[in-house]
Amino acid sequence: MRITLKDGSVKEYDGSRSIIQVARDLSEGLGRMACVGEVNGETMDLRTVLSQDCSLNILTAREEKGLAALRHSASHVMAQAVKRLYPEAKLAIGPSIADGFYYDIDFAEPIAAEDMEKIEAEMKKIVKEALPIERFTLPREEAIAFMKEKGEPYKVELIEDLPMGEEISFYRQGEFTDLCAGPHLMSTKDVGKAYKLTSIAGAYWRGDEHNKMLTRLYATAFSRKEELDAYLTMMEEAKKRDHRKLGRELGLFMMHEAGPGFPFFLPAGMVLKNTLLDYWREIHKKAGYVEIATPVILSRSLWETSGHWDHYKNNMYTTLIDEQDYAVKPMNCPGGILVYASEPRSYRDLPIRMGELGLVHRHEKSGQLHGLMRVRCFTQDDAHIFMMPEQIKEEIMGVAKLIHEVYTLFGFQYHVELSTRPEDSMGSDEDWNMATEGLRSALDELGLDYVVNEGDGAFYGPKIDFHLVDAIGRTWQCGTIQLDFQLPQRFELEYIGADGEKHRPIMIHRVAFGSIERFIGILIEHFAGAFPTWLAPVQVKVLPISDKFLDYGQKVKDKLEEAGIRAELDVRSEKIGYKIREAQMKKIPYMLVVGQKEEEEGVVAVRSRFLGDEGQKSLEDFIAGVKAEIASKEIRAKDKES
RNA sequence: GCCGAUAUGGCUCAAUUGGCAGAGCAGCUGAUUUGUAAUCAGCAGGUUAUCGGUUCGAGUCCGAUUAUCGGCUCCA
Repeated sequence: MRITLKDGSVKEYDGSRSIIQVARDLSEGLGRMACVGEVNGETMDLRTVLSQDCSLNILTAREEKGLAALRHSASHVMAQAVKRLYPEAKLAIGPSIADGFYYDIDFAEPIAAEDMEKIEAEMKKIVKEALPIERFTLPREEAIAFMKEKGEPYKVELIEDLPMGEEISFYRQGEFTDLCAGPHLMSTKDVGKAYKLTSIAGAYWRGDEHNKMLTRLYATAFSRKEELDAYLTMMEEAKKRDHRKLGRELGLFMMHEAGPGFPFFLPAGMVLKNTLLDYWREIHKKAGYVEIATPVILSRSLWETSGHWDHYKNNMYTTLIDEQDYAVKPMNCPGGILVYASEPRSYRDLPIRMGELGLVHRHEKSGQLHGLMRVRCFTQDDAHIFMMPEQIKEEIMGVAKLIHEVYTLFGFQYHVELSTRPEDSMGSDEDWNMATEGLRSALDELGLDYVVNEGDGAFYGPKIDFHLVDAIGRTWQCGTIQLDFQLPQRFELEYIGADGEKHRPIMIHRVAFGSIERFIGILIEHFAGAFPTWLAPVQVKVLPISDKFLDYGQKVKDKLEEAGIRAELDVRSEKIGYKIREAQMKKIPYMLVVGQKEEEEGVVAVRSRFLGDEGQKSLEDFIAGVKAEIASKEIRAKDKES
């Protein structure tokens, strides 16, 4: 599809991108769903626009700033409404965010969903009152006194943390005044009507779990009602591709109260998982990896050596057997290290790239479980690379390339973060600098964009994280590359150098998928369950018109299976429309309708899930086409669903 | 773990103020033999998440527990 933007530029999209991906791409940096289209002067939601290939009204940078101001002002209006309804409520912070805005408030009594309507109604009044929004400043001490008098302890704390010597700015609208850097609209009237409270949540004051939990009111606002409606529609659509819903509908996985956080893979999900693992093995073999498997349960002394017993025990499943403590592994590294250390290593052997599809268990706190995205037991597509210092950069680049290759194959967009030395860390400055520079220069050389998280690395080394996006815009860390000096030391790993002396290797921990479970979750949402043919649990479904053609259907199915294609035969005495409907809902890539005509001519009538009836083909041609599609891992999907 | 909400058949949802637990889809049986997104009829399916309390009587009210959902914190 072609999309003409407001500034005259044109963007082209092929059918492999879902509407949500297109929306995200178009509105990059603007707030995720901030685009709305126009058709013949009428504003329409993005879905309609894209189906008609017409022009899109994308926010310009200036409008984007305006949108932030609008939302920020809307957040003040919301706070004002709250103070009118609940005078004893204490205000914390209320910024604008990508999708709208929120305000953190310390309510005396918990508030419920019904209260949201009351607050919205009060906001409506405030907008109608058309209160002018005025900025003024106060010297620091006066500002603190002002907020103390108003009984706003959180605001006082905020002001106390502002840099010394600066005038503190406030914004006033009617009886309401808030500490704020601005900018804002001119009047509460300008907030308009296109806002909505979306949810109530809890949030720690200053994001610190030791602090009090406040109530966070989430809301969103747009300059036009159509944009708000488009956004709300988009969110509704996105929920339909929730991997938990699709996982059940497509028979991929299930959860059970008997094992909270421990996913059960169902037959179809297992086919998907195994196909991914086959692919993983193929590319890793090509990239010079060997594969190992290490035990799931190992003794306490090992975990003491690795440091996990001291630092990670709260998340580990432990058990006492024959008066000996054991732990179920939360990470694969100690196992991999034991393999490295099991024989003398020479510099000629390095780098050793040792892969392991390791099943790890971590006791995550109950509140953080989330479908397949956050579980207590998952398979890491782990690998540990043991190498010499001078090999760091090249190895990092190799891993980053591999991860890029994987994500690109699936059509994912991702972002990269580089995390540097935290305050509480081990090792010399020299090691840290070398490692961090190794990571940085590898990223630079590959031309990957990344953000730097100062001080966010692991205590044993800096790391690169790769983040993927789910259906409603949440991002999940998947791939990581972590440098580690710590474990080689703790385990006294060594290799014999060219000089005949013992040296200590450096180690990389890395995952590409991250966790297979999380990756599958992302994959389900990305394709809305309509997987590319190479991944689809059932690739072809044979649908006989009636029982009379079961024999021919069986022959067709046998031929497909002989060719290595995953095929099923629908043997029920149902009408063809019914069989098609069910195959469509299972999002099976190809349906082969076979009846009298097909049997007589020895052909098949091909129907694809996105394009519908594609007419008759000889079975040989069809098989050749599907085999080629599978081999190329092509994303043929015309994603009509989303 | 924290804040808030939710929990009725496999799934989606009903059940006035506390008064006989119901429907559609899926499943099973039978009939139908069908040409590109739902053929008809019948049958079966429930200790209303669990435990306790209030009441003549609880799906409904109260308490605890468990799980789930939206966030926060943490993380692959």
